[in-house]
Amino acid sequence: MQAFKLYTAAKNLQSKIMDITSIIAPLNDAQRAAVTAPSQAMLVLAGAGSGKTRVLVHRIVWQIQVNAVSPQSILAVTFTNKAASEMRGRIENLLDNSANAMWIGTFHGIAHRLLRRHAPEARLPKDFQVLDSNDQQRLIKRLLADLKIDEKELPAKEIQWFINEQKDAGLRSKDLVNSDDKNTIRFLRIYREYELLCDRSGVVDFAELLLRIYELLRDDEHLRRQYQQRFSQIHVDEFQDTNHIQYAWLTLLSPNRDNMFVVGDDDQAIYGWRGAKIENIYKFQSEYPQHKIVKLEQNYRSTGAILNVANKIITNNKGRMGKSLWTQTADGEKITVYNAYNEVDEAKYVVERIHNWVSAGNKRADVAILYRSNAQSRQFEEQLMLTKTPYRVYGGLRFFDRAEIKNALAYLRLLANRNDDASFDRVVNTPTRGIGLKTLDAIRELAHEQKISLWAAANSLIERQVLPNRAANALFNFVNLIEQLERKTINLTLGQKVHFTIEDSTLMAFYSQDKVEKSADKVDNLKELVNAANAFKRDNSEEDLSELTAFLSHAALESGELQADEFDDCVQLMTLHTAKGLEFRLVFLVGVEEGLFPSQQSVNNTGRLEEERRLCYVGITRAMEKLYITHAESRRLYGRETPASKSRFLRELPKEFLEEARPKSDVSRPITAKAPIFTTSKLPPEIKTDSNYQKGQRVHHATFGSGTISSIEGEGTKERALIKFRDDSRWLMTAYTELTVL
DNA sequence: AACACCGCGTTTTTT
DNA sequence: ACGCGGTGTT
Repeated sequence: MQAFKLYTAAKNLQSKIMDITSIIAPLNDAQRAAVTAPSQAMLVLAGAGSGKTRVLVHRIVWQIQVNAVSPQSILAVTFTNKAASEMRGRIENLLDNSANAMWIGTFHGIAHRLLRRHAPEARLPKDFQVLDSNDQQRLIKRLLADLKIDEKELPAKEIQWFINEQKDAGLRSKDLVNSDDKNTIRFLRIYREYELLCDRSGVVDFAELLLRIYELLRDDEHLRRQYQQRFSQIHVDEFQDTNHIQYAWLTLLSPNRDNMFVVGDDDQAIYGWRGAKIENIYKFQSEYPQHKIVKLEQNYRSTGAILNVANKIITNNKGRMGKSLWTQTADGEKITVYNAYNEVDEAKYVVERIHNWVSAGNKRADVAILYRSNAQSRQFEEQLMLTKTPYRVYGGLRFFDRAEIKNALAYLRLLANRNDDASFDRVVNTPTRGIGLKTLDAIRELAHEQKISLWAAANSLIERQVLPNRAANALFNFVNLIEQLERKTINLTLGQKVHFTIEDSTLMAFYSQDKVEKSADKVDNLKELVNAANAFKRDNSEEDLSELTAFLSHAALESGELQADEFDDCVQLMTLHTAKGLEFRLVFLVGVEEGLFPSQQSVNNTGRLEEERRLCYVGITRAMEKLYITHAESRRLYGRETPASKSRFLRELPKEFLEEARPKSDVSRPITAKAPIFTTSKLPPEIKTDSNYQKGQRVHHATFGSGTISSIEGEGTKERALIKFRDDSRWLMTAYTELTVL
């Protein structure tokens, strides 16, 4: 026995040595310093492409294999489910073992898990449900109607924003002092009513998950101690994106402040507008005096040219923590800047480059078109469609956000919890079953008066027989439908439950009676929901939950996970925000114009402008091999042709790494009001056979003012001139531009 | 209950 | 331009 023990110990030791090599060998000096640092307050400033996730993953494995930290003691928090599952996958890979025992998840996911475990202590019903922001808004709308508040005066959106902002700051309605301002008083009243309504319905919104768990840990010393002891190593990804309440609950979990390993990049903080506090990085340093900082500055992603340009632009921001990326890679190709006539020309140019790229044997999936706002995708989609190029636009409606899916889920939620007013409201008359506004008003009135749920109010109205016959029947049918459904499916599997729900609710029949083409998709989506339910497995941590409750929480918290087509070879179209964390060999940064990027709303505010600049930095650093930046002279915006000028960000880039794209010889004619319409002749008449302009001439333009022609090319309708105006040089089509020779 | 019309706003997004 | 939500019509 003794010998056996010794043998295994030796074997463990040997494998440990091998593991250590595999943990630290692939790291550079800075990364290794971070990974092997003793347990303490650690701040890793990780530049774009510097191996941030790698450091987190290796750090966790290091703690387990070298410092014998129990996997149960590991907490790792991210912002997206995608980041969490990637981290888990990579840890499992390196460990060659399951990481199930570790708590790796999003802030919301982990808060949710804790609340499930301690629902009674948090004064929540065991089967509480999670409201997504859509549900939240509907609930607020209903509340406003109940309170007889005109939505035109106080839009639900504003209320929602206010409530979430308070919760993110850790404030309950009772913590807010009543002010004299009439509007503030109203906001507070609605906030209070909203809290009551949520409690009564047994639902929590996203912000509530965080606030609730924060309060629980703050007020329950026993629980706090328990989790402080349990999570001996706390890891945080994208620390620059944490908000007040997230920081606060991290602090509760790490009282001695010697076990927090946070990774972030102040230069990539682009979510200030939704409450992220970049200051948390500074706060961390002042509140954790013993902290250690490691900067990861070697970039493994981009060429020298791309990195130089990125470094340069970000130096225009003040108050940075200071980081400068470098690479061993050669400079590579210069950044190509294309000055398009308009958004159509811009799209054509980009799609042409993509075709060249694909013709050279490269993959479409390695190409990304990045823009500031979603509306810009259209032109590119049109050109891609025209040339039959497969593409994928990110950021559309997600599976669990679709109306037909939300309807089905609302039925399921009502099955799980009759007090869920938001769900009752959603499906009581969907599909229509003759329950009209009058009946609904009566239900709401009674519910509001007696402070009971809509479900209870509906039943009360039926019992007391105060409704007109037709309405009473319709309402009874609905109530009966839910009760029957529950009885019928109580012992069936989750998949069968979902199946019978969409059948018996007549949702399936409703979408099947195909009136519009789109309803075929909806039928498919409903079927897909049954599939998803069949495939669904509870986490180990959710074993004492009903499968249905677990499934519904999953739908609210991980609504984006069900996305197909990931494996097709498609050009990727997305906003700059969506692109954060991703990389592509070939990147087109498009629409780089004043008013678009930076956006108009940001130009008068230094803080916002700097956030836009960080966004630009994020965009540039997505590119591995080659970056194109495009901007247009004129762009159709809100249905209006608007002149545009190149973005200040473009001017901030170092010229030595830029090259102007050669203008195309066969220029696309901009469609302007000035363009003559030919009805009789098929051939467009030559407007000018000989050029009216020449180099060096002074000309005047109505919008751009006076300038000098610095070059001319093309003939007739295709002639264009490069004119140097006061602020800017731009190519103009002489045939379609009103120019006065001075 | 289904459809037409009008007025309005219009960056970014995850959970 | 375009889509959404609210209002009015059939």
